[in-house]
Amino acid sequence: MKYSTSKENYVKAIFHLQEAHGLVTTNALANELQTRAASVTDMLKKLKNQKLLIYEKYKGFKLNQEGRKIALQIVRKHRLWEYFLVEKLHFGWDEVHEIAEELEHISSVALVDRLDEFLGFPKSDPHGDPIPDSQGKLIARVQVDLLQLPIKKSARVSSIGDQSPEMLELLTHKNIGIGTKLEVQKKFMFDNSLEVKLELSGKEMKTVQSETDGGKTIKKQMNNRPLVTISEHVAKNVFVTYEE
Amino acid sequence: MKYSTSKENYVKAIFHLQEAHGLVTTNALANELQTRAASVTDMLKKLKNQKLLIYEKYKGFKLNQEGRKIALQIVRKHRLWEYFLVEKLHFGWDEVHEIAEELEHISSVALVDRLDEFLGFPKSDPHGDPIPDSQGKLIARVQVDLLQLPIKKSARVSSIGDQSPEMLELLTHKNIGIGTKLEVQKKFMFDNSLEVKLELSGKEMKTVQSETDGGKTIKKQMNNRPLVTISEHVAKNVFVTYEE
DNA sequence: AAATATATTTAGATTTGTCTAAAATAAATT
DNA sequence: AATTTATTTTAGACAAATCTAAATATATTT
Repeated sequence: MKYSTSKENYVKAIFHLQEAHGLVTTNALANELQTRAASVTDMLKKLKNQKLLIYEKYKGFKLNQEGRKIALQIVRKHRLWEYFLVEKLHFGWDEVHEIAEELEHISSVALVDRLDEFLGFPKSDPHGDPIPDSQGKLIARVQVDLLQLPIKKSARVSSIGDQSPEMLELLTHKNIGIGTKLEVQKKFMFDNSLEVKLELSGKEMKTVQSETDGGKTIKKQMNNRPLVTISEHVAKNVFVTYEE
Repeated sequence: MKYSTSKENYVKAIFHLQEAHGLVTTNALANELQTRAASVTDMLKKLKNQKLLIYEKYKGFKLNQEGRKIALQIVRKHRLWEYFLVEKLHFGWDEVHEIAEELEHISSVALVDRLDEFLGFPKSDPHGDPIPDSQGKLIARVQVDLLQLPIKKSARVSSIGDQSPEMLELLTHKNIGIGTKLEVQKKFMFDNSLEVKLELSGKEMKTVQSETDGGKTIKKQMNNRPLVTISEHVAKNVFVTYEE
């Protein structure tokens, strides 16, 4: 079955909200999709009729098996296209979200599978989020945010919570990306800010950020201090994995 | 300005018809888009209001400068994506049209330009049709169809008129593709059929065709006779270029 | 030139997705 | 428990793109 772009966006948004909070509410979804609660209710009825949703009036809702399957296919497409944009077309990780929001609605299944193969079956997208396989299976990793990482424990950045361009620009400036190895040196109790030591590889030292600004491409040299300060707000949105 | 997918499809279809026949008629466009004449009239009014169209009731219509510019951008995207699908994802030339029909509506200008660069600024798509550059400039080549090609004159296939999967399957089977060198050996006056000698390169001899059939990929070995018979109908749709 | 046939446009309806304003329900507070 | 506040749903409207059926304009024939 084929679904409209709008329906796909609803399904995907419900998926992300239910992964984070279980049952989803009308207002939460309206906020996520930047639309009105009444519009959400309208669409919920359609999704329920199409048997993608478990929904009882006033009681919240979530995707059923079929809805989840569709959501995972959209997520798969979104993340594969992001990977393509960064790895093949050399966009910055803070530039790809909007474009992938369009590309994720291209319907051809053969296209997605060939793209996956062309890219070498990547396991995660440029923000570290796992890419579901062609069966919709998603490998979730154990990860904690920087506030919970024990002091002086070496860890590797695995994904980013808030992926707004502003957040990604900050991280890029401080030379933090997916795969960056780091250690928390000190926690300041006053404001929960952290002092973090980065173990920069040669490649990262040379990295520059590209930005398109009205058609022109601008290259910015990044900061490369090995010791950086991270606010509580940022730390909550940087997830890492570490041994044992 | 941004236009709906539907409007873009109208603009593109008008463009192709006016390139072939000058002024476009309501019925011709309805037929091209597989829709009703009344729907076409409705949309023509909108396109006229948006100043993309020269249109007077009952008198036919065509794109103005602005409309042509938009059409050329869509054509550019369509053909670049087709090139990507064939050259990078290894689809067959008869499998890419429908997918490109979706991809051509992705809006990001930066994406198209980077894709163009990634592909090495190709001049023509897998069917030999020229790809407009980022300014919308289109290089038209002098070409004739096989019926008009003088006998025993060596020529090279440059593009295909009717690009239906059926036509492309026939050509693939007979081992004719873009760039194939050939010579008409004999014309039969009775039915205007042609006997054509192919000069197959090593690469073409080995070529196999891939097809996706319910997810599985099937490889077919092609015919490789150096002498093939071509009907008038096919000959009218195979265009070639030749020296002097 | 009148009659007939074809092409095009208009009028009015339908579907999808959205909205505002009002009503209904649930949750929180006194 | 009653009242207030917040959330959710309904009712009714609107824009975009399409359709059918009827009306109008143009083209073709006799």
